[in-house]
Order: sequence, then structure tokens, then C-alpha cells
Amino acid sequence: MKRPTIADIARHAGVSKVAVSYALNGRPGVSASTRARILAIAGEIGWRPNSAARALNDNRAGALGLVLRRPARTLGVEPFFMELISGIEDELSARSHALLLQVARDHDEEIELYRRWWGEGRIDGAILVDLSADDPRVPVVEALHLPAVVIGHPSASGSLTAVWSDDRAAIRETVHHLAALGHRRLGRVAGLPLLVHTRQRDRAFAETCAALGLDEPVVVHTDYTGEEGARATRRLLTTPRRPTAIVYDNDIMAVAGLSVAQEIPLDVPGELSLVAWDDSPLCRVVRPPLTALSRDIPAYGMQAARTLLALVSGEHATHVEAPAARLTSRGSTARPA
Amino acid sequence: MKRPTIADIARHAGVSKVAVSYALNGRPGVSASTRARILAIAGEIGWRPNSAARALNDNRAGALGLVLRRPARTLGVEPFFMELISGIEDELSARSHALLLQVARDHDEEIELYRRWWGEGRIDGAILVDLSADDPRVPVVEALHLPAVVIGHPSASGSLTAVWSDDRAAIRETVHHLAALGHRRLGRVAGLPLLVHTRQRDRAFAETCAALGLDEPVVVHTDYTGEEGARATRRLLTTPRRPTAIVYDNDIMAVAGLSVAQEIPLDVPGELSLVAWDDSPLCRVVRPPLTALSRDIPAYGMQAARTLLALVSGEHATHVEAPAARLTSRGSTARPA
DNA sequence: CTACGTTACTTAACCGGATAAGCGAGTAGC
DNA sequence: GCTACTCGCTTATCCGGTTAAGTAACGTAG
Repeated sequence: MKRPTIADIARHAGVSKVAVSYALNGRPGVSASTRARILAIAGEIGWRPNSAARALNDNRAGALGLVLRRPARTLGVEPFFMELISGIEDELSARSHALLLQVARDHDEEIELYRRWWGEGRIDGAILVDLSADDPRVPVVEALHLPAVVIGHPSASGSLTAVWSDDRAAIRETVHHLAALGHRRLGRVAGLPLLVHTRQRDRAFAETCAALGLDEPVVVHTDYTGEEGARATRRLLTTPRRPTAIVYDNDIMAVAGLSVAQEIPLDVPGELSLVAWDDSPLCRVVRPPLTALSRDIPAYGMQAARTLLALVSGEHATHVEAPAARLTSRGSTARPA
Repeated sequence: MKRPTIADIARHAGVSKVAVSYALNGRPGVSASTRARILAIAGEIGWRPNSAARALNDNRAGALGLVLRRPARTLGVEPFFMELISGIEDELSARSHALLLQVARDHDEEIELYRRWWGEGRIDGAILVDLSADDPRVPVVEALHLPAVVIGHPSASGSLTAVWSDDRAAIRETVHHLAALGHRRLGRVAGLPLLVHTRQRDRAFAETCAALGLDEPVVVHTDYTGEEGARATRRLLTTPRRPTAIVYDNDIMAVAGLSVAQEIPLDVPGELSLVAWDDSPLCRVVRPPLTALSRDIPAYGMQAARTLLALVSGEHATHVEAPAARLTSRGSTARPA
């Protein structure tokens, strides 16, 4: 009934626990015949190494930690996190590591989680997402000597290893694309202004517009929800010189913006072009389908997990730059009227 | 540098390890003054109980397992899973348990995960989602004596405890609502036909239509993706006697259906009414906003976690019925033309 | 024939806690 | 004044594995 241990195997095989341990771990110290016998018995009674016992020995947890900090309602809607998780998972399961996941309300709660998990030996490392400027998590994680990888720009990751993609390049590509179509007045519905990537996108957006001689763009910040996306769109479209194209920081806000436009009504893409950041099935099901900035998010997660595992096993890891998002042109962008 | 243990505390306090253990666990055997001294030292040097050592002792992992089996692309889009996870999390973190999460390709891989996790003592119990008819996971989990809670109807959960909500009641409410508006020809874009809840919804849909004297409804099954939702909608709308209302099994397909209708063009809700299952922000951002079947998914997850924890601690748990989804009427349903 | 190595194991100890049992000292009851 | 009991702590063991340090039996070289 209870789970078999190496002591059970030892008893069956008529040898000591240690002989069994040697045999099962493929190290010298037992004869080939004894080894075969032990392996056979282990297979027969369905033995599995107890992870707690292993962890206790070599002081490894065999798990990595991930804390998500956005409220449940936005978390669910954005495919980003789920795709990221499935990528991380993929890499971890291949190396038989587990992922400890938790949703936290704020930075303090998140930091307390790292303290606890690390202190209790539950995790070997952590992946930090949604990096903000002067992120309070960075110094804490550094002080804890908790191996960690930051998903975000190296400029704000302190001494922690960063896995990042060049959002500025993606923004440049987008603005160039819109400018080439003939747009001169652009708007941007951005995410949380505290996040590093929001700031970088904001700046790149403004700079590229300036470089191309376009009007100074109008940027409205939101909390990533559809509601605020709709509100921001209405604001942009009621300004005296309304933009002819709007770039959104996620897909749900872009869809909300599309609805707002159609309600006014404004023809998309005839009178208004729309671009979403982070492509998802959602962008393809609405009419017109949304031009979007696509990247391979699961691969991004895999890269982060791989880098962190290297760090955990003592290797020295350098920042990793993942491919920038690329513009996938669909029906929501066109030459302005 | 290395993490402090109770032996360190014992040395500082000049007592034995056992005295420290008693003091830290609030059990008798040490004087109040010694206890206070030990607690002070523990706090000072930042001691945390090593989870592996604890687990090894009382044969508990302090973690529950959850395996998701849908492909990453659909997983990300449906808010359901993320909301469920955040609910489970909420309950678990309150009782300082962890959640082990993994994405599997098929039932076999999922079953192998339960075998491994349980065999290695990594989890104390598991939550099974997406119950199918004759689900192969049920007998395996039963044979393993792995405490488990099934999210799905008790009729297919075998001896496992089920946490479920009455989908048939929700379907009945929906069909009654549409019939009251004057609809007589209904369509349904359903999910995977193998899943138990799909079958129950199918049957309830047909039965309610029959009971109300409506036409026999047309049902098309899909894999939950927007693409198939769009295709199914086109099929339904090109049948000779096309339905005047369509009920979808998730939100993304409903949005895809809305786009298809608007492209034809068919006025929603004037010429076609739409209902989505599982409300999400997505339903509110499109125009017209979608009438949807809402339920408190995080609460559902919390209930599952709570029930499983009770099971794990040896209590006898009975099936739990969560509130059925309720229809939230929005702009996508109206009297037919 | 002794000295030295291997081979194939064993015993002992450890990881960090929990638990059962033991053991002096104080003290209360009769 | 003796037993009996409680208090406050200790020593010994255990959980399930890994690792270091023996130790017989045997082969081989000098």
C-alpha cells in the first residue's frame, strides 16, 4: 500500500540499501548481475525516488518559481502569460523540474513569496516578469542570492540575468510601416506606465515619429483592460486632430478599440488603422482581422527557463536577446483616406 | 551564507534541537522563557523550515497537482483556465500549499505525470479538469489511491469527488430566454464532443428545445478555436432554414461568430442573436456586447482546492455543486426580425 | 608466500526536521 | 518521608535517500 523505498528493494534483493542506491544510479560498486536484479525488482514493485529525500540530500528543490502580479481578470484575458507558462513548462518538464506558480496582489506579497520559497528550499530559482523601473524585487532577490532570470530589459535588471526582446525595434517597424502607408498622426494606447517595457515603447514611439517627421504622437496609458482600452480610444478619436492610426499594447484593448471605431462609426481600415501588440487568435477572429506584432512567446518562456536552469547549476549566464516582435500585416491597416 | 537550521538555533540558545522544535511548533515541553528566546533567535537569523525535511517526516508534499491538456494556443485564449488557476492558488496560498502545474499533450502523458508526481511524493492530491466520457484518468487515479477532485459532473467521476456546476440548468435558462424573445430555430456551436460537459449541454439543449416546441436545433462541434467557431457559424448560417440565434461554448468562438455575421452582413441582434458561454472581458469589449453565461470561475477553483485539501487530510468529502452559470443579457440578443 | 589491488559489497553517518521515550529536579499529596 | 506526578529538557530513532569509509574475498605481481 505505501510507496516502496530502496529499503524494500534491498530486502527483496538480499543486499544493503547502499548497493541498491549504487545500482539505481548507475555508478560502480555492484556487479552487473546484482545491478540487473535490483533494477528488475525496482521496476516490478514500481519504485520511484522520493523527491523530498533527494532534495534533502543535495539541497536542490527541483522546482522553479514564478509569481504573476496582475489581477485575475486581466491575467485571464491576455494569452501572453498562459503561453509563457506553457513554454517554461515545456523546458522544465524535459529536465524533470516543476514549476511553482502563484498569483500575488502586489510587489510586497511577491517579495515575501520569494523569501519563503527560497528560505524553505522550495525553489532553486525564480523568473521575474513585468519589470518596472526601480523594481523593488531586484535588490531583494540579489540580496537573497536567489538565482533569478528577469524577463525584461537588461538596463533595469541590476545584476540579474535578463531575457529580453527589443521592443523598440518592433515599435520602429510599426511606425515605419504606418508612415509608409501615409499616416502622419499616430496614437498609442499603452499599458501600465510603471513597467519598463511600456516606457521603452513610449520613447521609441515618440522618437521614431520625430525621426520620420510625423506629428507628435498622443499616448494614453491604461491598465491593459478592454474597458480602459475603449475609453482611451474614445479620447484619442475625439481630439481635434484625431490620429489616423492607433497602436495598442495588447490585443484585448485593440479589439475594444475596433468596437469603439465601428460604433462611431469609423471605417477600419479606411478611416482608421489599428495595430495590436502580441498577436493571438483573438486578432484573427475579429473583422477586419487585426494587424499585430507577433512573437513566439512559448519560445521566450523556454529560453528564460533554460537560462535559469543554467544559472542554477552554477554556470555563468549572460543576457539573452530573443527575436523582436515582427509586424504581421492584416486587414486593420491601410492607406489613410 | 547557507540557510540556518534548527541545529543552528539550538547552538545559539544552548539547548538541544528537540527543544527548538518544540518551541517553534508551539507545543509543550519548553518553558515560556526558553520558548521566547528560541523564537527570538529564529526570527533574528531568519530561519524557515526546510520543506523537504518536513515532507520527508510526515510524508506530505505540501503541493497539489494540476495538468492541463489542451494545446497552448487554445489554453491561452480562454480565460477559463487562468481564472481557475488563480482561484485554486488563492485557496492554496492561504493554507501555504503550492500548485504544481504542467501542460500535457494527451491523456497518456497526463496519466504518466500523476504516476510520477504521486510516486515521487511531489503532490498530495490532484485536480482533474476537462472530464471526458469513460475518462481513462479516473480508473488510474483510483488505482493509485491518489486523492483527487474532478472538475466535472459526478456521473463520470467514478469514485472520485466531483466539483461541478449544473450546465443543463444554464442551457435551459438560455433556451427559455431565447424562446421567450420569440426565437424558434436555434443553433449551437459546441466544444469537443468527447467532453462530458459538451454532451450534457448538447442533450439539455435538444431537450429544452423539444420541450418548448421549438425546431430541432442544429449543433456543430469544434475544438474551441476561433477558426472553427467561425467555420461552424458559416455552416449554420448557410443552412436552408438558418437559425435566428446561436449559442457558443466559449467566448472566443462567439466573437468569431459575431465577426462572421457582420461580414455577411447580418445585423446582430436584429437578424441574429448570439450567446457566449463563460463571460469574460472579451464579451464586453465587442459591439454589440455579448450576452453570456457567467459564473464565478475563481470561486469554482477555490472550491475544488478546498475540497481536495479536505480529502488529503483524511476527511470524507462529498460532491460539491457550485452555482450554475447565469445568463447575463447584453446587446447581442433580441427579438428576431 | 607475501604485498598490493580490485571487486563487490557493508556499516556509519548525514541532510533537517519530527516524535517517542527517558530522566533528573521540584513539588504536591497523604 | 515516601510515592507520584508534572515540568523542562535530553537522548535515540526515524523519514528515504546519498556519500564516505571500511572490509572481506579474490587475483596478481614480485
